[in-house]
Amino acid sequence: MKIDFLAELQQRDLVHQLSAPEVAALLREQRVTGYIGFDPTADSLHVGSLLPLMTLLRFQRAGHRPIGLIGGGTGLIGDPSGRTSERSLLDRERLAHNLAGIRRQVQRFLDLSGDALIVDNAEWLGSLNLIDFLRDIGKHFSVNQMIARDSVRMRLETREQGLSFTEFTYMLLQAYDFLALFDRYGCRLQMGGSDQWGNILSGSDLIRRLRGAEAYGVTMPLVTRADGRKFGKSEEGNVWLDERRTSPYQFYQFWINVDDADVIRYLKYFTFLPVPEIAEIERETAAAPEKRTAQRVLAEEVTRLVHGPEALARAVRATSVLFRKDADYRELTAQELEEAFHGAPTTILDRAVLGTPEAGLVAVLAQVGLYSSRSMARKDLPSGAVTVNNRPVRELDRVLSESDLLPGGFIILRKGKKHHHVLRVRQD
RNA sequence: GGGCGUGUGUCCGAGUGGCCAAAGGAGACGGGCUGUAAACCCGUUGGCUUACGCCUACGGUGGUUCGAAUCCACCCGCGCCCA
Repeated sequence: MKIDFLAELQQRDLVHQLSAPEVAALLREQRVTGYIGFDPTADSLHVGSLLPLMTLLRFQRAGHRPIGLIGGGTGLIGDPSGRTSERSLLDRERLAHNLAGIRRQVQRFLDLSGDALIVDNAEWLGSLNLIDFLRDIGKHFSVNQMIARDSVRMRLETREQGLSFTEFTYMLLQAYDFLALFDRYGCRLQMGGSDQWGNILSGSDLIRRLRGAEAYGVTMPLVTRADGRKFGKSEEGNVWLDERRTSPYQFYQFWINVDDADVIRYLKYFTFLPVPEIAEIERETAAAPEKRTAQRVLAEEVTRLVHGPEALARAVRATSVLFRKDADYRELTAQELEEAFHGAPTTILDRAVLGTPEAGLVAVLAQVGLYSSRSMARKDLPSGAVTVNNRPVRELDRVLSESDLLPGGFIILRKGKKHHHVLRVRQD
């Protein structure tokens, strides 16, 4: 093997649990087929799924054979793991849409030129016969064990939330997936987040009982934040990999804003930078935290991986303009403005409304969504929270006019430190 | 199917006839300090309004009442127990 996969994971603190110590030797000595499943709960993955995805990439880079499994079958059921309440079922149309989106993304990351695969578990779950399934598979599961599972017990113990039979069954389906992949592709390793531990073990147990063979599991730690908040959320909500949901600029900003206490860990998790290099960055950042070297490297690496070098360049350029305190936007050319604000939320404005009550700043702020209502905007204005073209405006009766236009017909609104909105005046 | 319980603002959660746009907390947003950090401090947090004020809100519908988040009826969701 080119690289010792497991050692690599361990160096990066990416191993949470290991089903059996002999996996280490197996992965060193043989080329192994392994899989990670992705649930189609939305039409895009978000940064939370980035860790499993990266792990699958590392697995491939280490010379092994990866399988990306997308849950077209299990997606119809819903995984209760790590959830405090019953899922609402996805309808089939929604699911098909989500599946296509997830498949497209996983495809982009994996190198499918060799024998790597992306498969949909609807292939085997879709045609399953209930009676056969209960006889062949269900017989090997003890309900006593199933209800002892953390994910199940939690739901049974909390008074308000129950667990439907449908979700209860989920673990059998995932176990069956592992078996199906073992039979079809000789898959002997399943990886996943730590919440998948139980599901993974169920699968390897099933393979042992039915095929008398060993199959293994490795889980990754849950990505946490030092301040206890949930990883992967920004003020706008989830941070997605799809640029239509989260622009490359916002994506870049998400990583730039990572807490000092988390950033080194994330470099290990989310980049391919060698560990010694990360250690070097750690030293630099500790010596001069205000430079935020670690955050910059992290944001660059991840944005390049997910959105490509051009999108990264745009995000970096936009950042350098937007966060330069003294920037006088009037000095920028139309081209520079265009570049800087590509990807920032934009609203088209009619030239005719400039100077009229319709172009009152309070009204515009609410209309473009920077504030949820006029009242909110009005309450914030006196504190100097809003800038027009990077100049603070405190007057409630301020009206946008021709004189606010920058080259190219732009007006740049900002709320607070980091919320920008571009007004583009239609030239006609 | 029967019995009991429960449903409040973004979330958690108090309120059990008027003093309730609804305590408290979390979150979020803004300001200060800073490094587009953390911690901390201050402010805001249903909508419209410069404001007096008006409107919309406590699962849904309908009722009782001068007046209902609060009482009644039915319905819906959820939970527990029984079957």
